[in-house]
Amino acid sequence: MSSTKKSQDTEGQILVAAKKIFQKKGMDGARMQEIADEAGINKAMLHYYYRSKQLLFEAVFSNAFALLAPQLNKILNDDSTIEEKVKNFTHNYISFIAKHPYLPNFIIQEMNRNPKFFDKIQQNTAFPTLDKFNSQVALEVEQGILKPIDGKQLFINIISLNIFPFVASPLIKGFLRIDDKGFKELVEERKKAVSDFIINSIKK
Amino acid sequence: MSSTKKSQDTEGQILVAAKKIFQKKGMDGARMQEIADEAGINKAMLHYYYRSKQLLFEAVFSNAFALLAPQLNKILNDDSTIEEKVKNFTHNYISFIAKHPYLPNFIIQEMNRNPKFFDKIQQNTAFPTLDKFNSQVALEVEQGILKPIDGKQLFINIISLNIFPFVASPLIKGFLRIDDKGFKELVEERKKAVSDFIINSIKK
DNA sequence: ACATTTGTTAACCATTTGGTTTAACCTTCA
DNA sequence: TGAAGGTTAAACCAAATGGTTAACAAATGT
Repeated sequence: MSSTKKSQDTEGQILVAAKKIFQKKGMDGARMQEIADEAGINKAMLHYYYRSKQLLFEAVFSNAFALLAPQLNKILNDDSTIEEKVKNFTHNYISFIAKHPYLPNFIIQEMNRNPKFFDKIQQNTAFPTLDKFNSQVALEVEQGILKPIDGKQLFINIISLNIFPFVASPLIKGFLRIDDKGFKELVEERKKAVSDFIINSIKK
Repeated sequence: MSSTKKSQDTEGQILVAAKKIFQKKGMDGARMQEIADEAGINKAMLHYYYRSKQLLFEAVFSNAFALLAPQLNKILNDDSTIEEKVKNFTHNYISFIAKHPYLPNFIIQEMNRNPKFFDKIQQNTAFPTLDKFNSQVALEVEQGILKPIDGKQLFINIISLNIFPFVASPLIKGFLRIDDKGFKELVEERKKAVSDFIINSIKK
């Protein structure tokens, strides 16, 4: 009963294994054999299901990106106020990434390696835009709720403050001379610290 | 007259070429042959002067890191006020990186790939600490110059806001739908925007 | 029961890659 | 001038790597 079709299992196992290896080592650093070992199957299976390293990688990447996109959509396109958005996004995003620590670095690393591939993603995926967020910021500034600030810059600030510490975690651990446990605590504190920091800066 | 010893030239050319290739493609993506071609010399020369890919890479990495360290030292250890530090660092750092766009991503990428190697750097290099910055923040908070904030978190915020946009430039170009020129302008605006954003948040 | 498709493996292959060797080529200086 | 030692290139090598093949096993449909 527990076994669905064998094929389904294998294909899924490959994707899980590939995700793990690609996210840890990147496209160039990953080895097909290592992915096969991780999945506990023969290397030929990788090609049977995904044809090439490139296609397997793209499956993993799209998958990862699809996980991230909704998080961003929320801050860009839901109907709460900017202040609420900042609070929610900061809290949710940090919780989310704590569960997927390799994700941001993976996305950024591979995006830098091959910007053209990213262009492809951008067209295929329903890619979030800044339009609504921008006009919302402009409106709240006009209404005197926020101090004058450009929506684009605010958006960049928000994602910078939230994402960068994860991307640069080894650097931060180095500077602050903390270990994994200390880093976890730091990140936990940041859920409030980042939110306060941003609100302090923009709220009139 | 213009020619110093041939050897000096070659060794230097190799380092310049290796810097370019490694920073663009990372350790795993870079090929020794490609570096040799870039330097316009025979591949055997790379090994003659640097013995192995790993050692050549380490030379490039240390070199890059040594470029970045003084920038950070300034904000951590000079004698200006926090407000001045924020303003200066933001302005200087953005100008600096505009000239070395691959640098932050290179450092972060390779640091994630091999944290142990980073530990080595941390011991060899005179590695900046946060101690002075921390107590300075605490003092200015106590004096009522700054709103209450933790020095560590403030430090992370400052570097996040300054560095992240460069690390994630393809992502940002994607979201904002801008090209290289637009990105340059955006970064130019950020020299003031980031500084204002931080000061707004922490100044009482 | 049998044929056909689908899934899986071990062995194999061509190419790439980091690294080595060998021999030639300068430069220096006695 | 010619021996010595540093410098350079061409050819070479072994290992690793992405990908293929051919044969076999397991389902699946008739």
